[in-house]
Amino acid sequence: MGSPYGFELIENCVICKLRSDSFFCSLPKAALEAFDKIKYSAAYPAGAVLFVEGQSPRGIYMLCKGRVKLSTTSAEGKTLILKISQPGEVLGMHATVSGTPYEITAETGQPCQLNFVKRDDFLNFLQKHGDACLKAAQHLSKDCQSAYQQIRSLGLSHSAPERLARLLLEWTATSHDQQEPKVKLALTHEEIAQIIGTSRETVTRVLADFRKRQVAVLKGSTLTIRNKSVLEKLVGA
Amino acid sequence: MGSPYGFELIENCVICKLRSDSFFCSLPKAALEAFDKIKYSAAYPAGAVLFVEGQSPRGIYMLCKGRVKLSTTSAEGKTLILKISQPGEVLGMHATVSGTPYEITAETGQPCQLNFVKRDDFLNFLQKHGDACLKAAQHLSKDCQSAYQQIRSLGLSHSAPERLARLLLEWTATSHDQQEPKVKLALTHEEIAQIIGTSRETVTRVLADFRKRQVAVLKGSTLTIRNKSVLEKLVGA
DNA sequence: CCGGGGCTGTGACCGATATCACCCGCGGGG
DNA sequence: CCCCGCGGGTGATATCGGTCACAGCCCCGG
Repeated sequence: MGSPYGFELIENCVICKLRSDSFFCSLPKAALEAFDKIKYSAAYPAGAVLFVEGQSPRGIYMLCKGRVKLSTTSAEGKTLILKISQPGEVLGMHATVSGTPYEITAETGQPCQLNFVKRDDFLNFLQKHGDACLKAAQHLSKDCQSAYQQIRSLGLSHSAPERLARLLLEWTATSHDQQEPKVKLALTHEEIAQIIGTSRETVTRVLADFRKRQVAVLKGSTLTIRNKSVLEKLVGA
Repeated sequence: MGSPYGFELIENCVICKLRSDSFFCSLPKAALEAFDKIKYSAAYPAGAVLFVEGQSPRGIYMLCKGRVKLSTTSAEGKTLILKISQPGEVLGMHATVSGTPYEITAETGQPCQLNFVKRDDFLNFLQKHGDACLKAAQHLSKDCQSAYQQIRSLGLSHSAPERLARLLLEWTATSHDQQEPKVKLALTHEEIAQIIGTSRETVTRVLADFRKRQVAVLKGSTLTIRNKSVLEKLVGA
């Protein structure tokens, strides 16, 4: 009943103010109520691990509030970040739907509210509610697309500056039309390196180069694009 | 009515002998008959392009017979192969379901039989048949997984030998328990390079090295694994 | 106020691999 | 029959960026 991580836990999806227009939140009333019945709401602190790659799928997590880092790790301990999930997204759906082990690890990057649904309940829910199933398919399609985009970034670009430029453009893609787009992000150089598949030092060096050339500046957690066209030239557009 | 590409075109899914246990083929009778009504069967020669990245989605292609190469190309003309699709798989579903442009290119690698379904018809079909929709979701999950696997391969391995070893093991994963697993594959060194994101020369060199060390031999289109454990050690397992 | 730990910045080094340049062998078409 | 084009094989070279090593910095807690 209290607020353990600095915010109030919202228990009822139907009257939830966090609802985004994405995915299950935008379901018709009947399906939403059915979803509300089978879900467990919970709040997590930053750094909580929701599931680990290799575990057999317990079910899905619907992200209501906060950011969650999705990653995969090699045998030698090297980590690759696949995505930073935003509110409205569903985590662990691939494994849950196909019944194979989670192939990625999900860790909260900040205090989060999540709805958990057990696998059996979720599958039943999808079977009963065709519109929800279609939404699920759409969500999976989106995931595939973002995966394909990352494959392109990793496989088709030769240089680290190119990949970093692509990432910066991706981050600022939504804040268009501004002269100098700014984005807030709370990622260390290390984490950026893990997204574009390079080393921490290289990220530092490339960012220093971007700063020197007045292309982009990352100060604190604020990223400012000074010269978008240079970045676009780097990605080969 | 004839056999333009060396095989007979099969028009009826319900009595089709090619039916695999995967995806739509294994649907209950009602759904299968509905699918049969909305699909168009057609045969294609080798090298036919089904769709190109960037096109808006016309619909899905269900692969009955043959192999199809899925790839994506950078602005500079460099190509990355995402997958070689096998019979039973559905192509272009992400784009069709989510309504966004095809993000990959599909090209037949040999004479193929395919069933095409228009986007609207397909979406209707999914809405009417919940079990088909669930199958679709499962298929999309599989695609995501294979995409994540490729991301791992591209992002988490340092060396080309490691990636090639991973690929060889993947190819021979199904033919287990044999002392010297053999696989038939019709890929040039160039294409292998495009799968693991390296250059043609590197593939040639690494294969030569594998041959010299009696690890794996690629002769003609037959791949033979001589020493699996060395490959496994290379991928860090 | 001080100390320590995590993040950032930077230099030196060197190894894997992209790239270029060339050769060979083979198979199909003129 | 002879070419020509494609796929495969190989050496030389340049370079990107991974790795190691260390220094400065900022923030937080004691």
